[in-house]
Amino acid sequence: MKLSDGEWKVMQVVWEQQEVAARDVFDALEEETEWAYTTVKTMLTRLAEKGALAMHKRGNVSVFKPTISRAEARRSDLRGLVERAFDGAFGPMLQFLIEDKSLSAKERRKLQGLLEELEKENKGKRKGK
Amino acid sequence: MKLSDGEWKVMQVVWEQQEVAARDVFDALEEETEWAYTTVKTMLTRLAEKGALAMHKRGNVSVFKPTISRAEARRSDLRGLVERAFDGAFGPMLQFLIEDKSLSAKERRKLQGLLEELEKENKGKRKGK
DNA sequence: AGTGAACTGTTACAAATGTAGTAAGACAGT
DNA sequence: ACTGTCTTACTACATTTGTAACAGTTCACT
Repeated sequence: MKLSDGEWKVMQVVWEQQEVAARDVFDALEEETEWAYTTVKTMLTRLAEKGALAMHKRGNVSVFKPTISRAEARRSDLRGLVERAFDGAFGPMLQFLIEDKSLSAKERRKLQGLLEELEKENKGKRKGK
Repeated sequence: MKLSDGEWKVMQVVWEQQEVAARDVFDALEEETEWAYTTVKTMLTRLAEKGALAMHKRGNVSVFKPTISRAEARRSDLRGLVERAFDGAFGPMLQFLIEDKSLSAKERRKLQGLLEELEKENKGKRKGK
């Protein structure tokens, strides 16, 4: 599933609230964007057509729920990036991230911490098995 | 600079060869895509209009050179992803990368190695200073 | 029951993207 | 000089995305 920039904004709201009407999204994005109410409506309809949202009626109001998770969407966006920009492999991307110093020292430390944790977990699992 | 999927393909070739005519790109992408020669031509022209390529004539042949580096393009694509999908911060993205197990064990080890190296480098620098 | 606000479905239109055809000019081999 | 091949500039058309207006319908309140 490929989401455009605008669609991402809408989806972020939907994932927060899990169940939204156009009005909810409009309200949530009022600060961030200048969209007209009908623009939000259009986005929602398109996302439903695309299959990213499920729509049903509550009275005469359309209610939308996500059919894909944020994690899935993130995964596929990430995969897209890796494919178009990094020869399809995560390795080069990670390398780039690090070498390019896109990361602050803090982020690096955090990353390292996470990796270590994961490492431990895995050892645990292997033993238990 | 925002590049579309197709534009990325073209740019990858240009970065490889540093200096290309439409024919070169067409040849290089023949395996990967089904594009007509004129499609390649169009992409190149558009990329030049966009400012991602510089064009000049050698005889009656148009020759193109990159005006942005692959690293720059990667950075901005990465930044785009982080902004739309991860609240604008690298941290959450890294967290996701790891927790979500988008990475294989091998990739994780590699990442860890890279981080350690970087760590060492930095210590060295600090001492030297 | 009447009315204004909110909501819906439909339609619109421009820019970006994917994909390519065509006509005309340049050039290399005969 | 002629002809086939290559290249270019220009044009074309569908789809996706950004952005929204409009007209009809419904609902809540008086």
